[in-house]
Amino acid sequence: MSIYYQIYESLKKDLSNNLYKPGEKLPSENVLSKRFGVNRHTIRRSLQLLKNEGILFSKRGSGIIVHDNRFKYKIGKRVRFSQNILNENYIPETTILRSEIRKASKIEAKNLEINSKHEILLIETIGKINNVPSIKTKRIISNKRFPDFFDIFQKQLSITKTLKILGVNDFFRKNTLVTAEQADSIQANLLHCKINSPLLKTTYINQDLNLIPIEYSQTWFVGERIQLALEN
Amino acid sequence: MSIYYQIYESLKKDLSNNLYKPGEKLPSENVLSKRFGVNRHTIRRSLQLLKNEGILFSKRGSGIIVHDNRFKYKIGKRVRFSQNILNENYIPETTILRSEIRKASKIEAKNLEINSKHEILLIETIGKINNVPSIKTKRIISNKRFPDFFDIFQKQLSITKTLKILGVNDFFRKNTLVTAEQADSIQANLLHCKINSPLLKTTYINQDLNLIPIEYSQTWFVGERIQLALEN
DNA sequence: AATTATAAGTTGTATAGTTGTATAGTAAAG
DNA sequence: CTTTACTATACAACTATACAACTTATAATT
Repeated sequence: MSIYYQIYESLKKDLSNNLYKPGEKLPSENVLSKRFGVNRHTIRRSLQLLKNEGILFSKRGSGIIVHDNRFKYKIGKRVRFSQNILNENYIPETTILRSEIRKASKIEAKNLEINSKHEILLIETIGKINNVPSIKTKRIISNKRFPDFFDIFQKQLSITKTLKILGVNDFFRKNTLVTAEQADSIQANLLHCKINSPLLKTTYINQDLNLIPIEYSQTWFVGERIQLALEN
Repeated sequence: MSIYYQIYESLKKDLSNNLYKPGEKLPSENVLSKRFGVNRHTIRRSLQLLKNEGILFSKRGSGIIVHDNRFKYKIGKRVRFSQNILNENYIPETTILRSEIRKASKIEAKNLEINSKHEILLIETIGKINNVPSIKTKRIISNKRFPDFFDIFQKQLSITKTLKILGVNDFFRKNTLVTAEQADSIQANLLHCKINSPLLKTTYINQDLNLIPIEYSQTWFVGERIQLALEN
């Protein structure tokens, strides 16, 4: 087999091993040609194959960059899971992990601006993009304000649709905190990632037009597949 | 007697008269075919005989290079590349293929007697003898212990000199393992040998006078040109 | 401190030359 | 008739070199 093809395979292996990470630059063509002991044109031919596959792209004068094919999840004033995915021409799907009705914790009550004696509804869901589970969400919703929420949500599998049925035509973010965590074995299993893989965690409140909190929630994103695009 | 064989003998005579010296290129096949007044394929047939004898080596796109066969590489308590070559009146040269700083693997950490969380410096080099690449080395060095190693090595291109600058005046082998491998196409290209040519591979640790490991390394020798002379 | 030159480094492109390989054909020898 | 030696041609793969177009970092200047 030709040399350029072997180098192509070697580089592809490095890329899949995350030696060169999405968004990062590859060593220059000159450096690579020295490393493999071939002429620059031979390297260029190997790189061309990877460019054709959409794995790499190059910018004259700048370098060769590993294409970042992580899903760009937009976080702005209005965050809508399904719409976010559909806008990028991917297929969204939501599955319910569990639900629970219990008394609010102090933090939950405070963030939902409800009495801590009130009950809340907890829903945990997995969000799939093109059938790949990549997003986990834990929602806390006032059960007093929305007693039928879960029944409707179970059929609709959409927060937006559920709220519309419940008479809330629009809602938006009060705030969003972004932190990082490591996946434990349970999360890794749920989210199809490795143990200790980095997860992006957002903690946020969605409120209605009257500025009353609707949900206090947390969402975990698999860092290897999703990047958060913050909008103003 | 056939023409190609006469040309073969003529070229062989030229080679033994040092008309073409090891490390140098022969005239191209086109030039030779015109000189001898034959078709290029006839010349190729003559050259093939010399390639089979290990005297010549050709590289597509580059030319035909003169090799000399058996270099005796001494492996004892102290192994010094450049000194080894100079002692046999050859010219040594070292070129860097690549370097990398990353976390130690388990094996590397164990052999260097460092914590596996520590970073290591990886350096890959090609060793040339009379301009013929024949030795490939992959070194693993503690980046914590020698943070400036690569900067110095890049200028010195000598382990001995680099270590001296870093305050290590002497070092010697803890052990050496010798195994055999086959050259893949990338290694073959780098080391000017044929695909599947046997390579001698040594795996070893160099330690300082306090018996602390300095480098955990592997060296590949082209078996057709280099023989290892083990000393006690 | 901000702006402008300068230099060095990167990818893109073009041209020419080298060896490797495949196919077809001719002539001579067995 | 088959094999061997040799020629002829063409193309693929790879090297070597040079320069253009462009980016980035650094130094110089204001």
